[in-house]
Amino acid sequence: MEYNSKQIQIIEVAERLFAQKGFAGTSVRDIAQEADVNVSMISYYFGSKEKLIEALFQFRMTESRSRLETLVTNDELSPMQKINMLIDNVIDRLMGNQSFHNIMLRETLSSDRNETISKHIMGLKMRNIELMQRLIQEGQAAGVFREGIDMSLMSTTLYGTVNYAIATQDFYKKINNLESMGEEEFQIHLKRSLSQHLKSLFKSTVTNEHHIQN
Amino acid sequence: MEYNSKQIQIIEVAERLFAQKGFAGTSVRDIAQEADVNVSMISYYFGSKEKLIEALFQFRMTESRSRLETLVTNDELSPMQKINMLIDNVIDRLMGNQSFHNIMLRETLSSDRNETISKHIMGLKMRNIELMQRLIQEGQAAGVFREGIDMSLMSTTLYGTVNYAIATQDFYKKINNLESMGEEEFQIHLKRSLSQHLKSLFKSTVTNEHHIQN
DNA sequence: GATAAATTCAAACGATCGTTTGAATTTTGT
DNA sequence: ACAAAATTCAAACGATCGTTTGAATTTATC
Repeated sequence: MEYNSKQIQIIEVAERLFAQKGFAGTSVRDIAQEADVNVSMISYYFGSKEKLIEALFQFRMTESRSRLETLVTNDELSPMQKINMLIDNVIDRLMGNQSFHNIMLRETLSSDRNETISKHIMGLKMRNIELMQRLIQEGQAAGVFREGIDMSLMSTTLYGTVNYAIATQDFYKKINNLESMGEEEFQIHLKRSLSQHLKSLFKSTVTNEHHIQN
Repeated sequence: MEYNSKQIQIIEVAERLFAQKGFAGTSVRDIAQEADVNVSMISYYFGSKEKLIEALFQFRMTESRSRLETLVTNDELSPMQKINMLIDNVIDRLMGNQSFHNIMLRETLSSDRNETISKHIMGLKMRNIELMQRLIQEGQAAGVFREGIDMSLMSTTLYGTVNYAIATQDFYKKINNLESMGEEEFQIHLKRSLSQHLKSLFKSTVTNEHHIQN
C-alpha cells in the first residue's frame, strides 16, 4: 500500500496525537483539525479510525526493516562490536521514532489488542530476538561470551531501559539538572548516556571473564 | 480519605479495566456494570471519572509506602545485600500490583497528564531514586562499589526491565516454551528469573572489581 | 472541452460518552 | 418509632463520539 502526501500528513498527525493522548483519547476530529483536512477524509482514505492506526503501523513497520540483518555475516567486526552496534541501533530507532514507539508500548500494555497490530508487534519482536540470539551464539562459539545467557531477559533489559528512559526523560532532565539544555542537545546527551550505560552493562554481563554464577 | 467496601470495589474494578483498556478506553458504564453498582454511584462517591482515577492513585500510593526506608540504617547487611533486597522489593511491588503499575506507566507515557497523578508519580520516583542513591553511596564509602555510577540510568534499567518484562510476559512465555505452565507457577518463575538476571546485572556493574572504563 | 473519476465539504446520523435528576429505598441516630 | 441522612435506581441531560450522506468542486482521461 502506498500513501499520497495527504494520507501521510494524516498518519503523521495521528501518530503524534496517539502518542500524546492515547488511541481512545484522540478523536478523529482532533486529527482532522490538526492535519487541516475534513473529518470525513479519514473514513474516506482509511475506512475507519481503527484502520488508520493499522495503516500507521504498516507505514512505520515497513520503513524500519533494519539494515542490521547483514550484521551477523560481517566478518570484520568482533562479536562485542556487533553487540554494541545492535545497542546503538536500538537506541537510534526508538529515540528517532519516539511517538511511534510510544504507541507501540501503549498497545503492548493493552490486553484487548487489535489483531493486525498484535501480529506486527509480535513479528518485530521475533526478528529482534532472533538477531540477538545469533549474535550471542556467535560470541559463544568464538569463546568470548559466557554460556547460559538469558537471551529474552537481556533483550527485555535493552528495550525496557530505552523505552523507560524515553518515557521518563523529563524526570531524567530534572534529576541531572539539564533543564537549561536545548532540546536537541539534550536528546544527543541522552542517547550518548544510554549508549555508554547499556554497552557497559552488556559487556560485563555477556563476557565470561570475571562472571560469578550464583 | 477512607473508603467503604463499595468504594473499594469500584476502585478495584476501575483499576483492572483501566489497565486492560486504558483510562479513555474505559467507560463509567463498563466500571459500574462489572462492579455491580448503578452508573450514578461513581459520580456520587467520587465526583467524576477523573476523580476516580485520582482516588485510585491515592489509594494505591499510600498503601505502598515501602518498609524499605529503614534499609539504609540496617547495619547487619552488606551494601550488596541491600541492593539485592531493593531489586527484589521492586520486582515484588511491580509484579504484585501489575494493573496499577500498568496504569502508572500509561500515565507516564501521556504528555497531557492529570496534575494530581503527575505529582504522585513524581514523588514516588523521587523517593525511589533517593533511596537508591543512599544505598550506592554507602557502598562507595565502604569501598566495595565503584565510583561514577549513573544512578538515574541504573534506576531506569531496574524499573524499565521489570515494567517491560511484565508488559511482554505473554511473549516471554511463548519464547521460552512455558505455555503449559500454570499462571501462578509462571509468575513465580518470572519473578525468580528477573531477580537473578537483575542481581547479576547490578553486581557486575556496581562493584569496582574488574570494571573497565571506556 | 466533455465525461468520468477522485476529492472536498457542511451537515446530519445514531450511538455512546460522563454526569445529573428526583423519586424511592435503606440505613442511621435518637 | 420517627425524622434525618445516606444510598440506590431508572431515566434523561447535553456533549461528543465515529461514520455516512449527497451535493459541490477539483482533477484526470481521452
